Amino acid sequence: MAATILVVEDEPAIQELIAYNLKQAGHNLLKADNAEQAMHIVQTALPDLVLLDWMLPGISGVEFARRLRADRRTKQIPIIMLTARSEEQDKLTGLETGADDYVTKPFSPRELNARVKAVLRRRAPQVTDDVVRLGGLDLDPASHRVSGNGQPIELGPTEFRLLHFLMTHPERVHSRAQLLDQVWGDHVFVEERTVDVHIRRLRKALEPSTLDNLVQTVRGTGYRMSATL
Amino acid sequence: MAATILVVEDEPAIQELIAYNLKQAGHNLLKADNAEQAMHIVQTALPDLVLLDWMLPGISGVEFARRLRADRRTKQIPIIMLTARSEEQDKLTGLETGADDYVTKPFSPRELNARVKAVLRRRAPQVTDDVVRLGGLDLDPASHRVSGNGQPIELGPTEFRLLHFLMTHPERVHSRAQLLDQVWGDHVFVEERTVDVHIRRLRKALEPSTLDNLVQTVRGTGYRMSATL
DNA sequence: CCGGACCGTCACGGACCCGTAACATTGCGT
DNA sequence: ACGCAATGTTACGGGTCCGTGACGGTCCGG
Repeated sequence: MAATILVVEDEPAIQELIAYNLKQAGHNLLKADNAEQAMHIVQTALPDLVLLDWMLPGISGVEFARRLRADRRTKQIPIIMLTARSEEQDKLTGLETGADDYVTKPFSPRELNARVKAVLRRRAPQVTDDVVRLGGLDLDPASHRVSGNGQPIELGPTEFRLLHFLMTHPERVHSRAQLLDQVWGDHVFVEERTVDVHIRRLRKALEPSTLDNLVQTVRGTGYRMSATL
Repeated sequence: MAATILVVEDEPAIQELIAYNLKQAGHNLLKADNAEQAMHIVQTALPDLVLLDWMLPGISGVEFARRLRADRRTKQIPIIMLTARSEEQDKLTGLETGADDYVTKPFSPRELNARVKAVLRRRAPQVTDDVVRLGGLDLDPASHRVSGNGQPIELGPTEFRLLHFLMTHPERVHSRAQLLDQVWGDHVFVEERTVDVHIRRLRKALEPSTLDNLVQTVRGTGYRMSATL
Protein backbone atom coordinates (compact mmCIF):
# COMPACT_ATOMS: atom_id res chain seq x y z
CA MET A 1 0.00 0.00 0.00
CA ALA A 2 2.95 2.33 0.57
CA ALA A 3 3.81 4.10 -2.64
CA THR A 4 6.10 6.78 -4.01
CA ILE A 5 4.11 9.83 -4.97
CA LEU A 6 5.23 12.91 -6.84
CA VAL A 7 3.43 16.15 -6.04
CA VAL A 8 3.64 18.86 -8.68
CA GLU A 9 2.29 22.05 -7.16
CA ASP A 10 3.58 25.59 -7.28
CA GLU A 11 1.88 26.92 -4.18
CA PRO A 12 4.06 26.00 -1.19
CA ALA A 13 1.16 26.01 1.25
CA ILE A 14 -0.88 23.51 -0.70
CA GLN A 15 2.16 21.40 -1.42
CA GLU A 16 2.94 21.24 2.29
CA LEU A 17 -0.63 20.31 3.10
CA ILE A 18 -0.64 17.50 0.60
CA ALA A 19 2.78 16.24 1.58
CA TYR A 20 1.91 16.16 5.24
CA ASN A 21 -1.23 14.15 4.70
CA LEU A 22 0.27 11.64 2.33
CA LYS A 23 3.25 11.07 4.60
CA GLN A 24 0.82 10.38 7.39
CA ALA A 25 -0.76 7.79 5.14
CA GLY A 26 2.59 6.07 4.82
CA HIS A 27 3.71 7.17 1.36
CA ASN A 28 7.08 8.36 0.17
CA LEU A 29 6.89 11.90 -1.12
CA LEU A 30 8.66 13.64 -3.98
CA LYS A 31 8.02 17.30 -4.67
CA ALA A 32 8.30 19.60 -7.61
CA ASP A 33 6.96 23.11 -8.14
CA ASN A 34 7.21 23.23 -11.91
CA ALA A 35 6.89 20.89 -14.83
CA GLU A 36 10.56 20.86 -15.90
CA GLN A 37 11.68 19.79 -12.48
CA ALA A 38 8.86 17.28 -12.30
CA MET A 39 9.81 15.79 -15.64
CA HIS A 40 13.31 15.19 -14.43
CA ILE A 41 12.17 13.53 -11.23
CA VAL A 42 9.76 11.30 -13.10
CA GLN A 43 12.49 10.06 -15.44
CA THR A 44 14.85 9.16 -12.63
CA ALA A 45 12.58 8.06 -9.81
CA LEU A 46 9.59 6.58 -11.67
CA PRO A 47 6.99 7.30 -9.00
CA ASP A 48 3.86 5.20 -8.60
CA LEU A 49 1.53 8.17 -8.84
CA VAL A 50 1.63 11.82 -9.84
CA LEU A 51 -0.48 14.47 -8.16
CA LEU A 52 -0.59 17.26 -10.68
CA ASP A 53 -1.74 20.84 -10.29
CA TRP A 54 -3.55 21.88 -13.43
CA MET A 55 -2.34 25.47 -13.36
CA LEU A 56 1.43 25.72 -13.39
CA PRO A 57 3.90 28.45 -14.30
CA GLY A 58 5.68 27.66 -17.55
CA ILE A 59 4.68 24.29 -18.93
CA SER A 60 1.07 23.65 -18.03
CA GLY A 61 -0.27 20.59 -16.32
CA VAL A 62 -1.98 19.51 -19.51
CA GLU A 63 1.24 19.59 -21.47
CA PHE A 64 3.12 17.79 -18.72
CA ALA A 65 0.53 15.05 -18.64
CA ARG A 66 0.74 14.72 -22.39
CA ARG A 67 4.49 14.23 -22.23
CA LEU A 68 4.14 11.62 -19.53
CA ARG A 69 1.74 9.74 -21.76
CA ALA A 70 4.05 10.00 -24.72
CA ASP A 71 6.91 8.12 -23.09
CA ARG A 72 6.61 4.37 -22.91
CA ARG A 73 8.31 4.20 -19.51
CA THR A 74 6.00 6.71 -17.90
CA LYS A 75 2.78 6.25 -19.81
CA GLN A 76 1.11 4.00 -17.29
CA ILE A 77 1.91 6.13 -14.26
CA PRO A 78 -1.48 7.24 -12.95
CA ILE A 79 -2.23 10.93 -12.67
CA ILE A 80 -4.58 12.72 -10.33
CA MET A 81 -5.11 16.29 -11.32
CA LEU A 82 -5.82 19.15 -8.98
CA THR A 83 -8.09 21.76 -10.47
CA ALA A 84 -9.20 24.99 -8.90
CA ARG A 85 -12.67 25.12 -10.29
CA SER A 86 -14.99 22.28 -10.87
CA GLU A 87 -15.25 23.26 -14.50
CA GLU A 88 -16.55 20.62 -16.76
CA GLN A 89 -14.17 21.68 -19.48
CA ASP A 90 -11.09 21.03 -17.38
CA LYS A 91 -12.33 17.66 -16.34
CA LEU A 92 -12.92 16.67 -19.92
CA THR A 93 -9.57 17.92 -21.13
CA GLY A 94 -7.93 16.22 -18.21
CA LEU A 95 -9.55 12.87 -18.67
CA GLU A 96 -8.87 12.99 -22.38
CA THR A 97 -5.22 13.69 -21.69
CA GLY A 98 -5.14 10.62 -19.56
CA ALA A 99 -5.68 11.76 -16.00
CA ASP A 100 -7.10 8.97 -13.89
CA ASP A 101 -9.04 11.15 -11.52
CA TYR A 102 -9.39 14.73 -10.46
CA VAL A 103 -9.76 16.58 -7.19
CA THR A 104 -11.19 20.07 -7.07
CA LYS A 105 -9.79 22.64 -4.69
CA PRO A 106 -10.56 23.13 -1.98
CA PHE A 107 -10.43 19.51 -0.96
CA SER A 108 -10.42 17.75 2.36
CA PRO A 109 -7.44 15.58 3.34
CA ARG A 110 -9.84 12.72 3.69
CA GLU A 111 -11.03 13.09 0.12
CA LEU A 112 -7.50 13.32 -1.20
CA ASN A 113 -6.46 10.17 0.63
CA ALA A 114 -9.49 8.34 -0.64
CA ARG A 115 -8.73 9.24 -4.24
CA VAL A 116 -5.09 8.31 -3.95
CA LYS A 117 -6.01 5.00 -2.40
CA ALA A 118 -8.57 4.31 -5.09
CA VAL A 119 -6.22 5.05 -7.96
CA LEU A 120 -3.42 2.97 -6.47
CA ARG A 121 -5.78 0.08 -5.89
CA ARG A 122 -7.09 0.38 -9.39
CA ARG A 123 -3.61 0.11 -10.88
CA ALA A 124 -2.60 -2.59 -8.43
CA PRO A 125 -1.99 -5.46 -10.86
CA GLN A 126 1.46 -4.41 -12.00
CA VAL A 127 2.67 -5.77 -15.27
CA THR A 128 5.44 -8.20 -14.45
CA ASP A 129 7.13 -11.05 -16.19
CA ASP A 130 5.87 -13.55 -13.68
CA VAL A 131 3.74 -16.47 -14.60
CA VAL A 132 0.08 -15.55 -14.49
CA ARG A 133 -2.44 -18.10 -13.24
CA LEU A 134 -6.12 -17.49 -13.29
CA GLY A 135 -9.16 -19.68 -13.53
CA GLY A 136 -7.33 -22.72 -14.85
CA LEU A 137 -5.20 -20.73 -17.27
CA ASP A 138 -1.44 -20.52 -17.02
CA LEU A 139 0.51 -17.97 -18.99
CA ASP A 140 4.28 -17.64 -18.90
CA PRO A 141 5.58 -14.44 -20.48
CA ALA A 142 9.19 -15.66 -20.33
CA SER A 143 8.71 -18.83 -22.33
CA HIS A 144 5.78 -17.41 -24.21
CA ARG A 145 3.70 -20.45 -23.39
CA VAL A 146 0.08 -20.84 -22.43
CA SER A 147 -1.79 -23.79 -21.06
CA GLY A 148 -5.40 -24.34 -20.03
CA ASN A 149 -6.17 -27.08 -17.53
CA GLY A 150 -2.74 -28.54 -18.24
CA GLN A 151 -3.22 -28.72 -22.00
CA PRO A 152 -0.93 -26.52 -24.09
CA ILE A 153 -2.57 -23.75 -26.10
CA GLU A 154 -1.25 -22.27 -29.31
CA LEU A 155 -1.63 -18.53 -29.72
CA GLY A 156 -0.52 -15.95 -32.22
CA PRO A 157 1.48 -12.95 -30.98
CA THR A 158 -1.50 -10.61 -30.78
CA GLU A 159 -3.77 -13.09 -29.05
CA PHE A 160 -0.95 -13.78 -26.62
CA ARG A 161 -0.55 -10.14 -25.67
CA LEU A 162 -4.31 -9.79 -25.53
CA LEU A 163 -4.70 -12.71 -23.17
CA HIS A 164 -1.75 -11.51 -21.12
CA PHE A 165 -3.30 -8.12 -20.64
CA LEU A 166 -6.71 -9.52 -19.84
CA MET A 167 -5.30 -11.97 -17.30
CA THR A 168 -3.31 -9.27 -15.56
CA HIS A 169 -6.36 -7.00 -15.45
CA PRO A 170 -9.25 -9.34 -14.73
CA GLU A 171 -12.68 -8.49 -13.40
CA ARG A 172 -12.64 -5.25 -15.22
CA VAL A 173 -14.30 -4.13 -18.41
CA HIS A 174 -12.01 -2.83 -21.13
CA SER A 175 -13.34 -0.83 -24.03
CA ARG A 176 -12.10 -1.63 -27.48
CA ALA A 177 -10.16 1.64 -27.46
CA GLN A 178 -8.44 0.73 -24.20
CA LEU A 179 -7.52 -2.68 -25.53
CA LEU A 180 -6.09 -1.14 -28.67
CA ASP A 181 -4.03 1.19 -26.51
CA GLN A 182 -2.77 -1.47 -24.15
CA VAL A 183 -2.35 -4.45 -26.45
CA TRP A 184 -1.69 -2.93 -29.84
CA GLY A 185 0.09 0.16 -28.57
CA ASP A 186 -0.58 3.84 -28.93
CA HIS A 187 -1.01 5.70 -32.14
CA VAL A 188 -1.90 2.68 -34.21
CA PHE A 189 -4.70 3.23 -36.62
CA VAL A 190 -6.77 0.11 -36.44
CA GLU A 191 -10.50 -0.35 -36.61
CA GLU A 192 -12.07 -1.05 -33.25
CA ARG A 193 -13.91 -4.02 -34.66
CA THR A 194 -10.56 -5.68 -35.16
CA VAL A 195 -10.58 -6.29 -31.45
CA ASP A 196 -13.69 -8.40 -31.92
CA VAL A 197 -11.93 -10.63 -34.38
CA HIS A 198 -8.97 -11.25 -32.10
CA ILE A 199 -11.28 -11.89 -29.20
CA ARG A 200 -12.95 -14.44 -31.41
CA ARG A 201 -9.63 -16.08 -32.28
CA LEU A 202 -8.67 -16.11 -28.63
CA ARG A 203 -11.93 -17.73 -27.62
CA LYS A 204 -11.59 -20.33 -30.32
CA ALA A 205 -8.13 -21.19 -29.07
CA LEU A 206 -9.49 -21.55 -25.53
CA GLU A 207 -12.41 -23.71 -26.60
CA PRO A 208 -10.66 -27.09 -26.39
CA SER A 209 -10.01 -26.39 -22.71
CA THR A 210 -13.63 -25.24 -22.28
CA LEU A 211 -12.21 -22.02 -20.91
CA ASP A 212 -13.54 -19.81 -23.67
CA ASN A 213 -16.28 -18.39 -21.46
CA LEU A 214 -13.66 -16.71 -19.33
CA VAL A 215 -13.60 -14.01 -21.95
CA GLN A 216 -16.91 -12.25 -21.62
CA THR A 217 -18.68 -9.58 -23.62
CA VAL A 218 -20.21 -6.58 -21.91
CA ARG A 219 -22.58 -5.26 -24.47
CA GLY A 220 -22.14 -1.61 -25.31
CA THR A 221 -18.96 -1.36 -23.25
CA GLY A 222 -16.26 -3.85 -24.09
CA TYR A 223 -14.76 -7.12 -22.92
CA ARG A 224 -13.93 -8.57 -19.55
CA MET A 225 -11.84 -11.44 -18.23
CA SER A 226 -13.69 -13.34 -15.57
CA ALA A 227 -11.63 -14.70 -12.71
CA THR A 228 -13.77 -17.76 -12.11
CA LEU A 229 -14.90 -20.61 -14.32
CA MET B 1 -17.62 24.11 3.73
CA ALA B 2 -16.91 27.66 2.57
CA ALA B 3 -18.63 28.25 -0.72
CA THR B 4 -19.27 30.97 -3.28
CA ILE B 5 -22.93 31.90 -3.29
CA LEU B 6 -24.80 34.11 -5.72
CA VAL B 7 -27.82 35.99 -4.36
CA VAL B 8 -30.36 37.14 -6.92
CA GLU B 9 -32.77 39.49 -5.17
CA ASP B 10 -34.21 42.85 -6.21
CA GLU B 11 -35.14 44.19 -2.79
CA PRO B 12 -31.98 45.77 -1.30
CA ALA B 13 -33.07 45.22 2.29
CA ILE B 14 -33.56 41.52 1.89
CA GLN B 15 -30.38 41.18 -0.14
CA GLU B 16 -28.42 42.88 2.60
CA LEU B 17 -29.96 40.67 5.22
CA ILE B 18 -29.06 37.54 3.33
CA ALA B 19 -25.57 38.73 2.47
CA TYR B 20 -24.81 39.63 6.05
CA ASN B 21 -25.86 36.27 7.36
CA LEU B 22 -24.07 34.20 4.78
CA LYS B 23 -20.86 36.16 5.18
CA GLN B 24 -21.08 35.47 8.88
CA ALA B 25 -21.30 31.79 8.01
CA GLY B 26 -18.04 32.10 6.12
CA HIS B 27 -19.20 32.14 2.51
CA ASN B 28 -18.12 34.32 -0.38
CA LEU B 29 -20.99 36.43 -1.65
CA LEU B 30 -21.92 37.56 -5.13
CA LYS B 31 -24.94 39.78 -5.66
CA ALA B 32 -27.30 40.58 -8.48
CA ASP B 33 -30.63 42.37 -8.49
CA ASN B 34 -31.90 41.13 -11.82
CA ALA B 35 -31.67 38.05 -13.98
CA GLU B 36 -29.53 39.48 -16.77
CA GLN B 37 -26.87 40.56 -14.37
CA ALA B 38 -27.11 37.26 -12.57
CA MET B 39 -26.70 35.33 -15.78
CA HIS B 40 -23.49 37.17 -16.51
CA ILE B 41 -22.07 36.51 -13.07
CA VAL B 42 -22.96 32.86 -13.25
CA GLN B 43 -21.15 32.43 -16.55
CA THR B 44 -17.96 34.00 -15.32
CA ALA B 45 -17.78 33.04 -11.66
CA LEU B 46 -19.54 29.65 -11.56
CA PRO B 47 -20.81 29.91 -8.00
CA ASP B 48 -21.45 26.83 -5.89
CA LEU B 49 -25.01 27.78 -5.11
CA VAL B 50 -27.64 30.24 -6.30
CA LEU B 51 -30.16 31.85 -3.98
CA LEU B 52 -32.93 32.96 -6.28
CA ASP B 53 -35.86 35.25 -5.65
CA TRP B 54 -38.87 33.90 -7.46
CA MET B 55 -40.35 37.32 -8.26
CA LEU B 56 -37.96 39.44 -10.29
CA PRO B 57 -38.38 42.47 -12.53
CA GLY B 58 -37.82 41.56 -16.16
CA ILE B 59 -36.83 37.93 -16.57
CA SER B 60 -38.54 35.90 -13.90
CA GLY B 61 -36.85 33.54 -11.52
CA VAL B 62 -38.46 30.58 -13.23
CA GLU B 63 -37.04 31.55 -16.58
CA PHE B 64 -33.62 32.23 -15.08
CA ALA B 65 -33.58 28.82 -13.46
CA ARG B 66 -34.59 27.24 -16.73
CA ARG B 67 -31.68 28.87 -18.49
CA LEU B 68 -29.27 27.71 -15.84
CA ARG B 69 -30.51 24.19 -16.38
CA ALA B 70 -30.17 24.49 -20.11
CA ASP B 71 -26.43 25.14 -20.06
CA ARG B 72 -24.18 22.16 -19.52
CA ARG B 73 -21.71 24.17 -17.49
CA THR B 74 -24.27 25.48 -15.05
CA LYS B 75 -26.88 22.80 -14.96
CA GLN B 76 -25.72 21.12 -11.79
CA ILE B 77 -25.41 24.30 -9.74
CA PRO B 78 -27.93 23.91 -6.95
CA ILE B 79 -30.70 26.49 -6.61
CA ILE B 80 -32.57 27.57 -3.53
CA MET B 81 -35.59 29.67 -4.40
CA LEU B 82 -37.05 32.40 -2.29
CA THR B 83 -40.77 32.67 -2.63
CA ALA B 84 -43.09 35.14 -0.96
CA ARG B 85 -46.12 32.96 -0.81
CA SER B 86 -46.12 29.42 0.36
CA GLU B 87 -48.32 28.50 -2.50
CA GLU B 88 -48.24 24.94 -3.62
CA GLN B 89 -48.13 26.03 -7.24
CA ASP B 90 -44.88 27.90 -6.83
CA LYS B 91 -43.22 25.02 -5.07
CA LEU B 92 -44.22 22.62 -7.79
CA THR B 93 -43.10 24.90 -10.59
CA GLY B 94 -39.87 25.50 -8.77
CA LEU B 95 -39.07 21.87 -8.13
CA GLU B 96 -39.97 21.00 -11.68
CA THR B 97 -37.62 23.66 -12.94
CA GLY B 98 -34.90 22.10 -10.92
CA ALA B 99 -34.71 24.06 -7.72
CA ASP B 100 -33.17 22.01 -4.95
CA ASP B 101 -35.02 23.64 -2.11
CA TYR B 102 -37.17 26.63 -1.33
CA VAL B 103 -37.46 29.14 1.49
CA THR B 104 -40.64 31.09 2.02
CA LYS B 105 -40.50 34.68 3.12
CA PRO B 106 -40.38 35.76 5.79
CA PHE B 107 -37.58 33.50 6.92
CA SER B 108 -35.25 33.46 9.87
CA PRO B 109 -31.50 33.73 9.33
CA ARG B 110 -31.19 30.46 11.14
CA GLU B 111 -33.49 28.72 8.69
CA LEU B 112 -31.68 30.18 5.70
CA ASN B 113 -28.31 29.03 6.97
CA ALA B 114 -29.67 25.58 7.64
CA ARG B 115 -31.03 25.27 4.12
CA VAL B 116 -27.83 26.49 2.52
CA LYS B 117 -25.78 24.11 4.60
CA ALA B 118 -28.07 21.23 3.71
CA VAL B 119 -27.97 21.88 0.00
CA LEU B 120 -24.20 22.23 -0.07
CA ARG B 121 -23.82 19.01 1.86
CA ARG B 122 -26.26 17.30 -0.45
CA ARG B 123 -24.30 18.28 -3.54
CA ALA B 124 -24.02 15.37 -5.91
CA PRO B 125 -21.61 12.84 -4.52
CA GLN B 126 -18.61 12.75 -6.84
CA VAL B 127 -18.81 10.00 -9.36
CA THR B 128 -16.15 7.46 -8.60
CA ASP B 129 -15.83 3.95 -9.84
CA ASP B 130 -15.83 2.47 -6.41
CA VAL B 131 -18.06 -0.45 -5.63
CA VAL B 132 -21.46 0.67 -4.46
CA ARG B 133 -23.17 -1.35 -1.75
CA LEU B 134 -26.64 -0.64 -0.56
CA GLY B 135 -29.41 -2.69 0.93
CA GLY B 136 -28.07 -6.05 -0.19
CA LEU B 137 -27.15 -4.81 -3.65
CA ASP B 138 -23.59 -4.72 -4.89
CA LEU B 139 -22.66 -2.84 -8.02
CA ASP B 140 -19.13 -2.67 -9.40
CA PRO B 141 -18.67 -0.13 -12.19
CA ALA B 142 -15.21 -1.43 -13.04
CA SER B 143 -16.20 -5.00 -13.74
CA HIS B 144 -19.69 -4.00 -14.70
CA ARG B 145 -21.14 -6.61 -12.40
CA VAL B 146 -24.20 -6.47 -10.18
CA SER B 147 -25.28 -8.88 -7.50
CA GLY B 148 -28.19 -8.97 -5.10
CA ASN B 149 -27.76 -10.97 -1.89
CA GLY B 150 -24.80 -12.66 -3.47
CA GLN B 151 -26.64 -13.78 -6.60
CA PRO B 152 -25.43 -12.29 -9.87
CA ILE B 153 -27.88 -10.05 -11.71
CA GLU B 154 -27.97 -9.50 -15.44
CA LEU B 155 -28.71 -5.97 -16.60
CA GLY B 156 -28.79 -4.19 -19.91
CA PRO B 157 -26.64 -1.08 -20.37
CA THR B 158 -29.41 1.38 -19.59
CA GLU B 159 -30.70 -0.47 -16.56
CA PHE B 160 -27.13 -0.68 -15.33
CA ARG B 161 -26.63 3.06 -15.56
CA LEU B 162 -30.04 3.64 -14.06
CA LEU B 163 -29.35 1.43 -11.07
CA HIS B 164 -25.89 2.97 -10.69
CA PHE B 165 -27.33 6.44 -10.54
CA LEU B 166 -30.10 5.46 -8.15
CA MET B 167 -27.69 3.68 -5.82
CA THR B 168 -25.33 6.63 -5.71
CA HIS B 169 -28.21 9.01 -5.05
CA PRO B 170 -30.47 7.06 -2.71
CA GLU B 171 -33.21 8.32 -0.44
CA ARG B 172 -34.00 11.07 -2.88
CA VAL B 173 -36.84 11.38 -5.34
CA HIS B 174 -35.83 11.85 -8.96
CA SER B 175 -38.27 13.13 -11.52
CA ARG B 176 -38.41 11.43 -14.87
CA ALA B 177 -36.78 14.47 -16.44
CA GLN B 178 -33.89 14.33 -13.98
CA LEU B 179 -33.38 10.65 -14.64
CA LEU B 180 -33.35 11.26 -18.37
CA ASP B 181 -30.73 13.95 -17.86
CA GLN B 182 -28.52 11.94 -15.57
CA VAL B 183 -28.87 8.46 -17.01
CA TRP B 184 -29.63 9.02 -20.66
CA GLY B 185 -27.59 12.18 -21.03
CA ASP B 186 -28.33 15.69 -22.12
CA HIS B 187 -30.18 16.68 -25.20
CA VAL B 188 -31.74 13.32 -25.85
CA PHE B 189 -35.30 13.43 -27.04
CA VAL B 190 -37.01 10.58 -25.32
CA GLU B 191 -40.52 10.24 -23.95
CA GLU B 192 -40.65 10.47 -20.18
CA ARG B 193 -42.73 7.33 -20.01
CA THR B 194 -39.69 5.45 -21.28
CA VAL B 195 -38.29 5.83 -17.80
CA ASP B 196 -41.24 3.84 -16.49
CA VAL B 197 -40.43 0.96 -18.76
CA HIS B 198 -36.81 0.82 -17.72
CA ILE B 199 -37.80 1.05 -14.08
CA ARG B 200 -40.03 -1.90 -14.77
CA ARG B 201 -37.21 -3.85 -16.39
CA LEU B 202 -34.93 -3.01 -13.51
CA ARG B 203 -37.48 -4.18 -10.96
CA LYS B 204 -38.02 -7.39 -12.86
CA ALA B 205 -34.29 -8.05 -12.87
CA LEU B 206 -34.18 -7.46 -9.11
CA GLU B 207 -37.19 -9.68 -8.43
CA PRO B 208 -35.29 -12.97 -8.10
CA SER B 209 -33.33 -11.42 -5.23
CA THR B 210 -36.56 -10.04 -3.76
CA LEU B 211 -34.92 -6.65 -3.88
CA ASP B 212 -37.33 -5.13 -6.37
CA ASN B 213 -39.09 -3.08 -3.71
CA LEU B 214 -35.91 -1.05 -3.24
CA VAL B 215 -37.03 0.93 -6.28
CA GLN B 216 -40.03 2.90 -5.14
CA THR B 217 -42.57 5.05 -6.89
CA VAL B 218 -43.46 8.47 -5.56
CA ARG B 219 -46.73 9.20 -7.24
CA GLY B 220 -46.83 12.49 -9.10
CA THR B 221 -43.12 13.08 -8.61
CA GLY B 222 -40.82 10.31 -9.74
CA TYR B 223 -38.82 7.39 -8.41
CA ARG B 224 -36.65 6.82 -5.41
CA MET B 225 -34.09 4.27 -4.30
CA SER B 226 -34.65 3.16 -0.74
CA ALA B 227 -31.59 2.37 1.33
CA THR B 228 -33.18 -0.31 3.47
CA LEU B 229 -35.07 -3.51 2.75
C1' DC C 1 9.81 -17.45 -55.86
C1' DC C 2 6.57 -19.72 -53.24
C1' DG C 3 3.85 -20.97 -49.19
C1' DG C 4 2.39 -20.49 -44.66
C1' DA C 5 1.35 -17.75 -40.65
C1' DC C 6 -0.66 -13.83 -39.17
C1' DC C 7 -3.18 -9.67 -39.47
C1' DG C 8 -6.78 -6.10 -40.59
C1' DT C 9 -11.10 -5.32 -42.86
C1' DC C 10 -15.53 -6.32 -44.49
C1' DA C 11 -20.14 -8.22 -44.94
C1' DC C 12 -23.75 -10.86 -43.37
C1' DG C 13 -26.92 -12.58 -39.99
C1' DG C 14 -28.50 -12.97 -35.52
C1' DA C 15 -29.01 -11.55 -30.79
C1' DC C 16 -29.90 -8.06 -27.95
C1' DC C 17 -31.67 -3.74 -26.53
C1' DC C 18 -34.39 0.34 -26.82
C1' DG C 19 -38.27 3.52 -27.41
C1' DT C 20 -43.07 3.75 -28.10
C1' DA C 21 -47.74 2.70 -28.11
C1' DA C 22 -51.54 0.36 -26.37
C1' DC C 23 -53.91 -1.69 -22.77
C1' DA C 24 -54.43 -2.91 -17.71
C1' DT C 25 -54.21 -1.45 -13.11
C1' DT C 26 -53.81 1.49 -9.26
C1' DG C 27 -54.40 5.55 -6.58
C1' DC C 28 -56.70 9.71 -5.39
C1' DG C 29 -60.03 13.40 -5.31
C1' DT C 30 -64.87 14.32 -5.32
C1' DA D 1 -68.62 4.63 -5.81
C1' DC D 2 -67.13 6.98 -9.74
C1' DG D 3 -63.90 9.05 -13.01
C1' DC D 4 -59.63 10.88 -14.14
C1' DA D 5 -54.85 10.81 -14.06
C1' DA D 6 -50.68 8.45 -13.05
C1' DT D 7 -48.34 4.32 -13.21
C1' DG D 8 -47.71 -0.85 -14.27
C1' DT D 9 -47.22 -4.09 -17.82
C1' DT D 10 -46.82 -6.13 -22.17
C1' DA D 11 -45.89 -6.52 -27.00
C1' DC D 12 -43.68 -5.07 -31.12
C1' DG D 13 -40.87 -2.75 -34.78
C1' DG D 14 -36.51 -0.82 -35.60
C1' DG D 15 -31.96 -0.19 -34.82
C1' DT D 16 -27.53 -1.12 -32.86
C1' DC D 17 -24.09 -4.17 -31.42
C1' DC D 18 -21.70 -8.31 -31.79
C1' DG D 19 -20.23 -13.11 -33.53
C1' DT D 20 -18.51 -15.21 -37.34
C1' DG D 21 -16.59 -16.67 -41.64
C1' DA D 22 -14.16 -15.16 -45.66
C1' DC D 23 -10.85 -12.46 -48.21
C1' DG D 24 -6.72 -10.05 -49.49
C1' DG D 25 -2.34 -8.32 -47.99
C1' DT D 26 2.18 -8.51 -45.72
C1' DC D 27 6.05 -10.50 -43.85
C1' DC D 28 9.46 -14.24 -43.65
C1' DG D 29 11.67 -18.51 -44.11
C1' DG D 30 12.54 -22.02 -47.15
